[in-house]
Amino acid sequence: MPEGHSVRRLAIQFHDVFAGQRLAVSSPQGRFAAGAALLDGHRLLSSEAHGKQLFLGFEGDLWLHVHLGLYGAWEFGGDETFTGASSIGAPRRIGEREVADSGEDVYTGPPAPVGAVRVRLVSEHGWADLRGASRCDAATGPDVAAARAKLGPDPLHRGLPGHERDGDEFARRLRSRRTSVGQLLMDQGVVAGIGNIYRAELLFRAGIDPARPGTSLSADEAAGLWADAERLLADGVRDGRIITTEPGTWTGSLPEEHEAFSVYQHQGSPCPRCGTDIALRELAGRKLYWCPGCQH
DNA sequence: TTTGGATGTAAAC
DNA sequence: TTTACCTCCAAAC
Repeated sequence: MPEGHSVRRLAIQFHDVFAGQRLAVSSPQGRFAAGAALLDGHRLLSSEAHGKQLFLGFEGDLWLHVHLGLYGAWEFGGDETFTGASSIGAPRRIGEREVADSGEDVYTGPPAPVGAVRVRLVSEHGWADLRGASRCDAATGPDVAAARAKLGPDPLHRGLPGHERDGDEFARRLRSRRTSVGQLLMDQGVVAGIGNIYRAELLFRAGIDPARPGTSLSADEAAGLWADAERLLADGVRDGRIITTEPGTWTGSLPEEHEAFSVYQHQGSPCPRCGTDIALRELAGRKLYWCPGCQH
């Protein structure tokens, strides 16, 4: 379930709590035993997110490549040094739904593994457990480069050196295909990091019908989608959740689940812009939400 | 207590 | 286009 914003938060978290440290790497569940043995005892040097893929770089050009899939999640714990190092609020779990760290216990080392822990990373001050990932591989530098070459530009790379033309590249990939724009926004080779929620909300905000072929989009429409994706995903990194509605439309200081979106899971409710009932249909095996009244 | 669906993707038909 | 992956949780029995 995590879209690009969650994976970016994970990359930040790994950098904050583990960068530069030697890690014990194990696979309590056993399914990653061989890969864990390759990485065990190496120092973590880098932590990168590209779309929904997480790449943890260890000494010796060794990498841990993780994709959370639908329900994967990382859980973290440690002493005050560890939780205090986190710049994103010391979350206990980052994945399908974030859980805050209660932080009430005195740290006495990593707990006995509970459930199917695919990977456990342990430093002097804390630990991280991975469960339910759809991908978890030990990789070399060339493996990582090959995986990243399959991905389109990531709206969260805004402002990084070498990414000045990412918006143009997105527009080129989007506008060159006759596939529907609803499908293209979910294609990680067109744009990396967008999932079902951002897809629905971006097209609604742009007033674009998801059924339109990519080739029918104007340069301005493509540029607008890219700029809005940059903004919405950056907001998601900051907030730790996807929110695409405005503060004035919420009942409280933070939106309830249903208040955070305009169309996602709003089927049958009136469109906030034109009053037409929000529609729902399946597209390529995923649920597509849109307003037939004002998305053209 | 069981079922089904989920912010995802690849492989099999 | 459908199935499998393999986890959590809410809704239905």
